[in-house]
Amino acid sequence: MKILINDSDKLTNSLTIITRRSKEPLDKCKVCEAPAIHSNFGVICCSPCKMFFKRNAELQQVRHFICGFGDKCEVNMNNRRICSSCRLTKCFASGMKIELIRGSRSKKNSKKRQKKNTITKFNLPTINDQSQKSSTFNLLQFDQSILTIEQWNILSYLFNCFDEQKQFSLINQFISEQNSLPYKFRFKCGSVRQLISLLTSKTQSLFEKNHDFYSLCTRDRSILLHRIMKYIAVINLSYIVQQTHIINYPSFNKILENLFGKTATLINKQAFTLINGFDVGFLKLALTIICFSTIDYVIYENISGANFISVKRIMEIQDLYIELTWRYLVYEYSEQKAIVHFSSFIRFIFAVHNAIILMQNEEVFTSMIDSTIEQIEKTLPICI
Amino acid sequence: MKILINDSDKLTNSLTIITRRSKEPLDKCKVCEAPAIHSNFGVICCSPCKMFFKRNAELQQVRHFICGFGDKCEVNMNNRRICSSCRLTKCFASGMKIELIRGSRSKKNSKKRQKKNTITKFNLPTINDQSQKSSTFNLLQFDQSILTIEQWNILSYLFNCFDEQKQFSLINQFISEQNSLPYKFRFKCGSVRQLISLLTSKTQSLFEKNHDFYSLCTRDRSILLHRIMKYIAVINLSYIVQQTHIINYPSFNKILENLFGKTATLINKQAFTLINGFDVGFLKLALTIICFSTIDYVIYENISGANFISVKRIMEIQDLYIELTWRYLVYEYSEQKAIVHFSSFIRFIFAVHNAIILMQNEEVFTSMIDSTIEQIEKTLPICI
DNA sequence: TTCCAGAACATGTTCTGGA
DNA sequence: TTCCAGAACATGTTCTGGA
Repeated sequence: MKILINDSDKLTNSLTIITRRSKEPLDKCKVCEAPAIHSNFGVICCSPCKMFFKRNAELQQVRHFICGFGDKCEVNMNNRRICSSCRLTKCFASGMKIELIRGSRSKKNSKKRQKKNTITKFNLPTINDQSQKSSTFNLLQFDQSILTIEQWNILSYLFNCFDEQKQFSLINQFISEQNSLPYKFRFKCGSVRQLISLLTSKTQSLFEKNHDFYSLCTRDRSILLHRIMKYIAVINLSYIVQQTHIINYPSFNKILENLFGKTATLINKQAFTLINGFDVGFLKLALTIICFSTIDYVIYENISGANFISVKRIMEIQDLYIELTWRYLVYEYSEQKAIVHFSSFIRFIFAVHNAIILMQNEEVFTSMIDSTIEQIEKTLPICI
Repeated sequence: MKILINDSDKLTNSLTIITRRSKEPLDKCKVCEAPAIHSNFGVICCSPCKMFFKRNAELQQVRHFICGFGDKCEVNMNNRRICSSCRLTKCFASGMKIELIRGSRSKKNSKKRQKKNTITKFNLPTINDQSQKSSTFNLLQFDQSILTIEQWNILSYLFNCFDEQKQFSLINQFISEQNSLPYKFRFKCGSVRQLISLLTSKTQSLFEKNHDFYSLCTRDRSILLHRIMKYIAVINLSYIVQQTHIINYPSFNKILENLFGKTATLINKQAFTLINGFDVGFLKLALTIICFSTIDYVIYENISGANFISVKRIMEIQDLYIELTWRYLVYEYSEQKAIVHFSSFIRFIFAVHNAIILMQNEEVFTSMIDSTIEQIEKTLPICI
């Protein structure tokens, strides 16, 4: 009887035996990279992903998963359950076929559906345009040491405070409505103005869902709102109209220029080139940082000169968010690139700042800001 | 606006904020050490363990989980779902209370149950006697690099080829039957012999469930069986009678001596002191290695001198198992102790070998071995 | 308001059976 | 015999509501 083995070909032996015995390693799941043996629904994948696809692929139209991280989640064995939206997308992308689900309605209806798709063609270049995407968004890789799990949790929670998807669909809806109108009735000033107000009101969730904002006293919240709402509104609007490409409609762009001033609109456009390559996660963090920013240079100001009751608390929160953002950037882009990006972010804020100075006399702008602030203050519970 | 922070009190800030926000780290689950917030069923534990306990605690009597690894599994966040038996045991051990499950029948029946327990007292010292246990059995810690996950899988699969629990309960059943008889009818030679045959036949699963044994050609399987069955039978029997303490019944011990010879029985007892501190996992591996052992010294042999068709294949399997066992020992006992244990194992085999030489003329022994071999050969499918 | 048992939902694993 | 869709079962997560 042999006692001990150390040479490497013994390992080969054991490996072949393993393979034979339990159909073990063979292949990787095309969705999450877990070990996989079989092909399921047309693609080699693990059985969790198989069942996930089976359970969700057909419901896609009905429950429509939404990604909270900009549709760029990496999907692997450890994080696959965190973002169902990206997981399902990857299932389809890897070639899994809904038709192979037994009793699949898609089998029968696939022809009907094709017809329906050919009708829906009034959309602009979509917001999922691949060329717009930044480098892979690795938010869900918990195994990186730059951020603790708790920090990832906060990040994820902050990302959920801002729902760009909702605004994207508002824009799409607006465009399809406009396209259904006779040509000369499209993109009228009033409807565009209404749309912009609606989009701006959607930034409310940045405050409403943010526990830290919530935790401030009423007075401090009010001062903050009055100082920063214009930044938030401008950045939000610029981001949404550029991501959805609605800005490329000449008539739409012209109305914007009329409403807010030609130069301001241009400056804003240029400002956005500074953070063009950034992902939506970074944008959300930038917005959140600005929510707790105490900048106060602009002349237009309802309660200018008012002092915060607890500026220390605001600074603490701001510090926390800046640290998170910084770590996030380092994590995502390597240290050097992170520095470049962060400084671009600072320059971006100054550029927006300049645009706001130009816009502060436009009634359309100020009244929109004021009404949004009023709305938010009404909604937030009073803090004693 | 501050840009970057590096000093450590900022981290403290963020930590307090985290705590406030999401009730995060606070405590550890007393069962699996995952982060935990609340107390559930009387013990601070995570919600998976809470639900696990809720779902299984009351069913304990009905479905009775069985541990395949000797009831010594460590339970942690990563392995908790592998062994339900040890997980549930740990739930109870950590203090989780079945009475706190709403609508728990145990609440109502707890008095009745206590009564029932006082009646069931005819058993011997139990097989779960703590003093018999070896050091903690860490089989389920996948994070150790000594064994790959594939190797752990094989280990676990090999462990399942031998069911000592079944034999333990056969012994317990036997003892309670004997205890219910009038004193002078207890532990008669015939019934003990029957029991021993039954126990020996239970070793069949070592071959029947082992794919590698299965994979050999019929002739090689037959030669192996004839050579090793006596070793397997003796080791199995010695292990079972000592673990269950039935060997401490003077009348039982005396019958054994009568059946197999006084010296052989004594040698066997002594042999077992060599591997006394070993866990059941090691014993299972030892048995498995012996199944593929080509030792052929004993005179009593039906087909002595026969040659294997593929001795190379047998050696390969043996190598694999020895490597596994070796790694397992290193993993469990540190390298130095592993060496001591492995050499004890070799000495143990030689001691058993000596006992077998003494027993080869005992008709009871040889006929039991022969009939077991015959039984196994009948059951195994023929290989071409 | 906080605690925590449980419901409802989501995900993962193992086994079966038809092609 | 092998492949693989699905059933049945097991486990994990999130939210609700009563004390």
